[in-house]
Amino acid sequence: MNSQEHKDATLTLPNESISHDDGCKCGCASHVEADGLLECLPDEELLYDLADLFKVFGDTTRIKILYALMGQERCVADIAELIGATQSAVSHQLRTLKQARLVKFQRDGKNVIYSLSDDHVHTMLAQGMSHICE
Amino acid sequence: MNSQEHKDATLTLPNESISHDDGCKCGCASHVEADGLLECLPDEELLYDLADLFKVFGDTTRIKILYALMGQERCVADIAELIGATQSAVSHQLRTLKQARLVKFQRDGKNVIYSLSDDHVHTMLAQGMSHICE
DNA sequence: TATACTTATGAACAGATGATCATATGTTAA
DNA sequence: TTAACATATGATCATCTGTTCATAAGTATA
Repeated sequence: MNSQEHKDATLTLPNESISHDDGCKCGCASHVEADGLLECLPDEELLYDLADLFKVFGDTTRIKILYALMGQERCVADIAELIGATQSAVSHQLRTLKQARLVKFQRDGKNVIYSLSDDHVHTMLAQGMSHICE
Repeated sequence: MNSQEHKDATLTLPNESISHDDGCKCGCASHVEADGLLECLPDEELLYDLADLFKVFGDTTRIKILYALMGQERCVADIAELIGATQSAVSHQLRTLKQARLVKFQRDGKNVIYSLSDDHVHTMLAQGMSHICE
């Protein structure tokens, strides 16, 4: 999930790697418009951030936590019991979810109460579900 | 991404692991409604499928491929050149995208032309972007 | 058929990931 | 302050993932 390393990525930017003015190796018809769309590709860093966001959703434990928090804020121990995971595992994953700004939290005495940070979570999960179930 | 192993997962179902009729260890107020929401949690296998779908979006190479195919079908070589990846890497990732039913393809002579399979891709990526950019 | 070209695939390897265990940090009450 | 409880975190480890390299498979043309 190393979002921090984005700037260190050595991946070549599409913009820099393309130079087929002298004719593309590929004979397919779509080639001609390549340069046109090229302008529309989001830049490298944004794509990394996007991938990182999806990575966060790409784990069952985290998905379960998000579902557990739908319409209901909960403390760590409750989440753990509800989804059948250890307190440690849940805490580790909550950290990831926090960093992705998908959950927020507030202290309540000894407990820390987590909740979904906004409606994006609902929408994202729903969109994913609809793809699976179609 | 081993979608195939879903059935082998040894994770306990939430339904089986919860049994706090005798009082929850946690003192937080949210606990009381736990059993209520429990009924609403999608079942284990569906959650695995959902996580797997998001995993597919959780890689920069695959995201780039999807963007490259937006509004424009392309052959493998073109995609590779456009996003600055090797033919092999692209082909491997296209396989993953195919399995997730995010892209479709058709042969055109020596070439294989790939395109997005439906509008879910647009919507998912847009939703992700909007979370990042908010 | 032989050759060139495009794509797909298997093996191997390095790096990333998630769970666990032990323990630290933070909070409340005695 | 001490004890008990709730959560966070660091280290370790097994597993998963994505790329690369070599090469197979499929297609068109000479």
